[in-house]
Amino acid sequence: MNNTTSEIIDQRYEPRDIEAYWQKEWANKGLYRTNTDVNKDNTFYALSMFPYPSGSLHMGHVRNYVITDVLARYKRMQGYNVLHPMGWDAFGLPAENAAIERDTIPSTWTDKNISQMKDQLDRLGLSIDWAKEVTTCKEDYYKWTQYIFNQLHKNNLAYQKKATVNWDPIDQTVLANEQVDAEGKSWRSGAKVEKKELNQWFLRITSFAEDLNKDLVKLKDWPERVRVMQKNWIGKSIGAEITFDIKNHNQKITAFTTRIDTVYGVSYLVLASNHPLIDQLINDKDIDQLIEFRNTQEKLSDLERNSDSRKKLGMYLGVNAINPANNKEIPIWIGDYVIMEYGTGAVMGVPAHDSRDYKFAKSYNLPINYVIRPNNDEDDSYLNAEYVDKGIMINSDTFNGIESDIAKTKILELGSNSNWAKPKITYKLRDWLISRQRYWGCPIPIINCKKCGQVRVPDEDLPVSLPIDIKLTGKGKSPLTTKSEWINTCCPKCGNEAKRETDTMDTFMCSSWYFLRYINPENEQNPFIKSEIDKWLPVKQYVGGIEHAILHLLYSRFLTKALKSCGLLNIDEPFKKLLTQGMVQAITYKNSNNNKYFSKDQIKDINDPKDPITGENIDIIYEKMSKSKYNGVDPSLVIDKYGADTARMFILFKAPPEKDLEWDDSDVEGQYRFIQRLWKFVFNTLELTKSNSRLNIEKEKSQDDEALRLINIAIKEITDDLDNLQFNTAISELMKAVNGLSSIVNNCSNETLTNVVSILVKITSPFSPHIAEELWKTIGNTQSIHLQSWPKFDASAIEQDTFKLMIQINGKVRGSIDVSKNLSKEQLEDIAVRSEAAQKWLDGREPKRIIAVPNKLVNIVI
RNA sequence: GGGUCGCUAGCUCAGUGGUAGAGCAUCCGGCUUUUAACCGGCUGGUCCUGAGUUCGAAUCUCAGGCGACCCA
Repeated sequence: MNNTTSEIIDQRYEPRDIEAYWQKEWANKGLYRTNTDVNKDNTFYALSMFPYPSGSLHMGHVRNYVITDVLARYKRMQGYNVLHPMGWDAFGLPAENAAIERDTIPSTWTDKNISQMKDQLDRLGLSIDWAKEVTTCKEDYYKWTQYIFNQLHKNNLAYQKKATVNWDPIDQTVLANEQVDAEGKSWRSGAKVEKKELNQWFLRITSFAEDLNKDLVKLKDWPERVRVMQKNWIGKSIGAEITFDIKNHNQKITAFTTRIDTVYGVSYLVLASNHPLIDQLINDKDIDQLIEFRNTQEKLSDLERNSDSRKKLGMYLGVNAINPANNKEIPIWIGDYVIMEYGTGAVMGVPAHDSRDYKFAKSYNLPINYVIRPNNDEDDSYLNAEYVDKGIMINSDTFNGIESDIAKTKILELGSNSNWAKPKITYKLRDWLISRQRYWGCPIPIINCKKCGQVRVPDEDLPVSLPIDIKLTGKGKSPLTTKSEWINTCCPKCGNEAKRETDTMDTFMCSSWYFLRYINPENEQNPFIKSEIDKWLPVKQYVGGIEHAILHLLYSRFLTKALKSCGLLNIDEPFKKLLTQGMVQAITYKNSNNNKYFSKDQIKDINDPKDPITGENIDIIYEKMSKSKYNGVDPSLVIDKYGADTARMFILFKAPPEKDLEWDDSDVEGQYRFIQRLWKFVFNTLELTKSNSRLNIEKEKSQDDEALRLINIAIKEITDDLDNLQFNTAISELMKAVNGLSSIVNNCSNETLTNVVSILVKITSPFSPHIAEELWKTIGNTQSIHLQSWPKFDASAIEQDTFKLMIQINGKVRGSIDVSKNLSKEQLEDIAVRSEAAQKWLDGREPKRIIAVPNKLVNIVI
């Protein structure tokens, strides 16, 4: 190959120079400014979940933003008006904690972090329109968060109530249910959550439980598992409420059940320990026992109480109820597996057909009455355990013998007519607790007046600003409660002395609407304009981590629906298409005996890793990057070493976007080599087109066809891959194209070379925008490559005149022949049978059957 | 216990009825102005297992195994 001329060697690939140069050029020219003159049909909103400004970008961010950037660039080239914004989820505890540590104020720390991270983002070559930037902790943003709160409050969707709430003892604040994990720990601090009875602000997400559940089916372009998780969280159950009379009392107890078909099998009732009726029903002599029972309850999380592994605890209340279905007397118990917040706080105990009831009944020797048996009546083994499936009714009066599914409807009918049952739907979803007892959040715009009660701060008086000069200690009460000159104010209604609400909002409230603000962040009159929202939303592609499957994504869906019901929006759902990208992992060295992690430097022999202290064997595993595991890879260092284009391509290539990605330095180097190959390939072909001593025309013709075929395959495959978010295979196709073209360029015509290289650079540009821009200029263009059109593929170029006809004997490949295309089945069969391979296997026999697939193969059955 | 996803070369992944592929790694050779070299070539497969459908199965069906996540 003619690659040793000094001219080419001088053209070294220097990513640092190229990338810095073009980033500046793009910014100066405003290349990625959003077009505002748009209509609904030609917009593409490419959105990444905005980051918390922690101060440094990590690989997870890089992966997230590069994915949306590739899409944004691709869609721009396809002629869409693209909105690709970025902003900052800037309220939250880390800033408050950092301020305490460094004796500064949260806003200073936050601003510094934002500018650092912005620099890091720019070094990735992202096509972000910074004119759209939003920052949730700035007054021009949180003013509108408060405005939205007011709108919700006006429409009875925000309210205060006393409730038992999750208290995080480390962060010193309450948490929403969604923010407590399956082990009863805080999503943020990891602390074991405690129970507290507090007066708190809630948003009425439960009013939208049905819509949130129903509309999940509209989200066809969301990952199924996210939809399943939301469905489970909403937890719709269709059942009935049954009313039980209490013997010797006037009160009644209502219990919710999804299994009214088992009502003849009720052997007791269980109430939640804080059920309001208990105090009226309890005998004086049992009060001490009740108090003790309640005390132990308060220490447990809901999940612990519900856990299957724990022994269920309860106490008999000394009072009995009447089963309205069969008038039998049944005892009333208090049980730790029933919670007041779900259903009615009362459960009808049917141990024969419910596993938790079964355990409870076994613990306290309560009767177990079977009222359903399996369809195959020969086997009595179901009597040894709870039988939770459907079956045939028994011991159920007039319903005996019919199927339990049918009995459900009939018993509900009977109960409804006799006034002891009515149809009822419940949801596991509870209202969203948004109060936080911390400083660095959006103040709740409410003023408490002795005379007028809770009064909204009028919209025109917003924002209620956070006081700047506040002493943060991290101890004791919420910081705002210590600021009396801020708290004391006048009632907007009556003008008398009144006090401000000192709770701030959950930061998830700020992040539940930021994607609406991006459309017109400069708007001083409104949070957003309905008609403008309609042009851009729902978001065409949203990309973020799976950890928000419930939290952020559910809150955003709720707020969208709530704002629609307040008349502020027309859309039902905020995000049309969702991609949950996988984690970025890296190798860790872990001693499984003591769970200690080691850095690579601490390991003497990587091939036989030992604990440097104890000498024990060490496991080598891939885990999510984190400081504590000594396996973090700093994006800035990777960019310094290889350039952003290599980092981008590697992270896209290494795994499909939704799967976890294992970082591997040697693979990054492989990616860097590919980029260099691309670089050299373009310079090499440029050199070829300049030299006039080319080969004969005939050879050029066939090689030209092949070059066009290769580049058109690449267009087709990469276009399909981008449409399906398969970035890894798209890059694989690029590699194939470069490899394939490299071996034939010497014999192609100048015209074809110029054409093919131009296309190749274009289809590379979304992935590695800097090198593409530089090469684009090198081959003689003046306008940016990022303003060019995405190439269309030419189907006729892909077709070949001949193909390799596969010869199969009994379905196994035994040979192949090059033949011309579009031969008839008969012709193919004839060629195949006469082929050397077939003759050898036939060995004189007649084929039993021949299957010919045009343009593919012939299978001869012997 | 239920649900979702996955299992293909040493590694990470394509391929979803018709020739088992890519990149990286390994190995061999060349070259050299060794930033982090570079160039060429070779090797490498029980497509998790079993059964079924089919002329033909990595691909479709059924059963099972292993793993990840979610729910109970």
